Amino acid sequence: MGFVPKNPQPALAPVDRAILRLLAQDARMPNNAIAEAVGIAPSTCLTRMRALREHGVIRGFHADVDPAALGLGIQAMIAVRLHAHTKERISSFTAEIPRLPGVIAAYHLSGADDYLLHVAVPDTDALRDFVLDHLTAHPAVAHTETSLIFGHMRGESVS
Amino acid sequence: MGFVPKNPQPALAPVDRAILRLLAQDARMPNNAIAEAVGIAPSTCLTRMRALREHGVIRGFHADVDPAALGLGIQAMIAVRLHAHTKERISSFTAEIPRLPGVIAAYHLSGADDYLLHVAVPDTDALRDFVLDHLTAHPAVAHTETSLIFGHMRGESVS
DNA sequence: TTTGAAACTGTTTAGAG
DNA sequence: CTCTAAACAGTTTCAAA
Repeated sequence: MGFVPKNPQPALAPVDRAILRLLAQDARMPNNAIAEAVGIAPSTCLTRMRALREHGVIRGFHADVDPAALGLGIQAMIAVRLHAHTKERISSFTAEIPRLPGVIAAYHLSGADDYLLHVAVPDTDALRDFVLDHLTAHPAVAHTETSLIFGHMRGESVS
Repeated sequence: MGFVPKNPQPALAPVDRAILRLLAQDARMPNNAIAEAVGIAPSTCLTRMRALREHGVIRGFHADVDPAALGLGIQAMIAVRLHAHTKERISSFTAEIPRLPGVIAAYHLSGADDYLLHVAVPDTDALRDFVLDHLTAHPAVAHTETSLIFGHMRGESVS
């Protein structure tokens, strides 16, 4: 086994990994607190954090807002299958996805389904309207399958 | 239509929605900058932010770290089907999920598949090992189906 | 609930090793 | 690449409205 080569990374210093772990846990942790926790000076910590941002290791800092508090009490995963792939149609579809109202994330997948859409909507009526108006009606879409999300949990490792 | 009632929320002030929108975009935005942007005093902004946290509207602040930079170059969605539901077995499975190495998120779904696991691993060998060691080997698991993630995009609306 | 003002804490730059 | 130290900026408390 092992047909695909390993993926060695340009090497990330242990200090940087520690900084990332802390920021992934609490993105509003003050720079000097991070510095103290990882054992470097605040100015050094700032330099490293900036480098991590500039090199794309840190993509951004986001508040995790409960969709239900915004009136979006229903979440769903929608598997989307596209018609035999015309690149233009597909790219028009993919370009529209992140702008659709209620889309939390979209995943481009291998396998039978082409896309997986994570959406949050106010109620089941809105879910039906979302699928009918934005997916079924789209010329690139061949088939969709919607599953309600009963609950979800963040992993303790990455992201 | 409309068999399921709408989901009216306890009402969230427009100021709070504005604060949430800014923090979802940039969780490290300074309190006084948020205050100015939404047109309130920094002290008021602080009070409201604290209330949003305490009421669970804001669940946390997280850095979005590129898994590839951590040597996790492969991401996948794994659909998991469990055996006819013994509550104890299921809860033992769900309790273990977030602790599994490489799990970014887990979704409990309606429909044919019970769970959807979003994972990040170093290579395809690690993916195979993850499925074999943690899923196939588990007594509660009846079936799994793995799809590679070619790419993903965050929505512009919530979360 | 809101605020301004003061006290406090954290950030950032500059310069040297 | 790291640090100390100083200047600067942001956070937080508090008393008043």
